[in-house]
Amino acid sequence: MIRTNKELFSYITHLVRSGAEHKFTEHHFTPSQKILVEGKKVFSVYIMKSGMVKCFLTTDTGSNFIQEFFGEGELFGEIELMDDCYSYCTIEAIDDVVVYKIQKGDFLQLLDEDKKFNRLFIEALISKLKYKATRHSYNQSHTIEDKLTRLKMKFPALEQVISKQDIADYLGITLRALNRTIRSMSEN
Amino acid sequence: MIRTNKELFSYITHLVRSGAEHKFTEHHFTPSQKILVEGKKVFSVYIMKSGMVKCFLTTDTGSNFIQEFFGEGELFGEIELMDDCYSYCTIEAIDDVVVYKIQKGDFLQLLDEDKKFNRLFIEALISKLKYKATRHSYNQSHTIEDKLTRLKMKFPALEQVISKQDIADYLGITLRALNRTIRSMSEN
DNA sequence: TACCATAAAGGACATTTGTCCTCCCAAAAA
DNA sequence: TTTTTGGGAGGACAAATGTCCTTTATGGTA
Repeated sequence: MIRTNKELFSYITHLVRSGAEHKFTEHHFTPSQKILVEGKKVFSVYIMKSGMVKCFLTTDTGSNFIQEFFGEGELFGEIELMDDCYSYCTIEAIDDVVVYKIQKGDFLQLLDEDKKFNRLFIEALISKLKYKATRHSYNQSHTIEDKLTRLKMKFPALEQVISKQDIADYLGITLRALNRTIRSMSEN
Repeated sequence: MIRTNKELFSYITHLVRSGAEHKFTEHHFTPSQKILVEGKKVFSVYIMKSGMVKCFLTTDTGSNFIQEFFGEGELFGEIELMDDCYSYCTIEAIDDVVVYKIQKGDFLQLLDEDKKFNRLFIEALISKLKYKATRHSYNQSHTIEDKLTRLKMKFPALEQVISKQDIADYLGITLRALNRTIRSMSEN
């Protein structure tokens, strides 16, 4: 559930360290600070250096739906790269977060000039696509109990790190339903 | 709900017609024929020339979940391009279908050598990502009635073209629930 | 013709999930 | 100290959805 991208992370780190690439700037955020806000203009692409953020979007019914949690190496702002430049989601720091930031123009140039970077970017997109596809189908064909069990397997420290409300928002259910399920699971 | 990609379609058509590009071959399929099968090896990328296919995956609970319907210019097989080469979904023709097919190796080469193609491909991926993100969040925060209304707005001929079972599989609900909702909507 | 799939439709009932409201507790603020 | 705030937990009821089963119609086929 916490998405990372080691290969991209190594390559960006390499680019930054080699000094050949001054286009990346580093930025720090503290818990619950917003890095991108739904509906606001986006002019850059971001890559996670450290920490964890949640990527969510507020639906017209007022509830939040968490798309993904991002960790080391994961990138965001890329969807807003091509067409309009309004963010379709909000990115909020969960703990202390450091990100690399690169202007859209520079990003596109890098994409054109650096074949390896281009390939890594495409792989990142494909990885996200695959993840989203399986997640959506799993979510809509399994019970809350199944989803919770799966989540705990993939990420045992779940409840220590992420609030109950966030877990519920990630699973697309209400907090009440989450509590009910946790209780009934512990009774067996 | 029926995904297309005009820009990619024009460009592929252009590549094929110009004769410079012989890597694309054309293939025909009839209704309910399978073009890709979940779990089987995939060695090519496909681009829709005409007709409509459904892209679905069978969950471990036995139900089908329809990811998307593809029309003109949409591509598939790209997720299997990078990592393993086992198809994670099944692609099945709904009506008469014609696709362009290109070997993985040729596709990757084209991606490297043709900047315009590269950019169109990236845009196609981003467009799919955006679509999946909003669809999933919408699906999990709205009633069946809302989802149906939205679907009919986007695609009025819905029920004439796609079977009830497919519509239900697309919405991630049972056929019974779909019928119930249709009836209750027509009563008002 | 008779038979057999398959899609569509819906009744009856069980289960799941959401809504609304209350309570508890601990940490921070007044 | 008292008050406020936010996370956690759960009772009671309503609404949404799934499960199971039956019926009807239709097109293909033995």
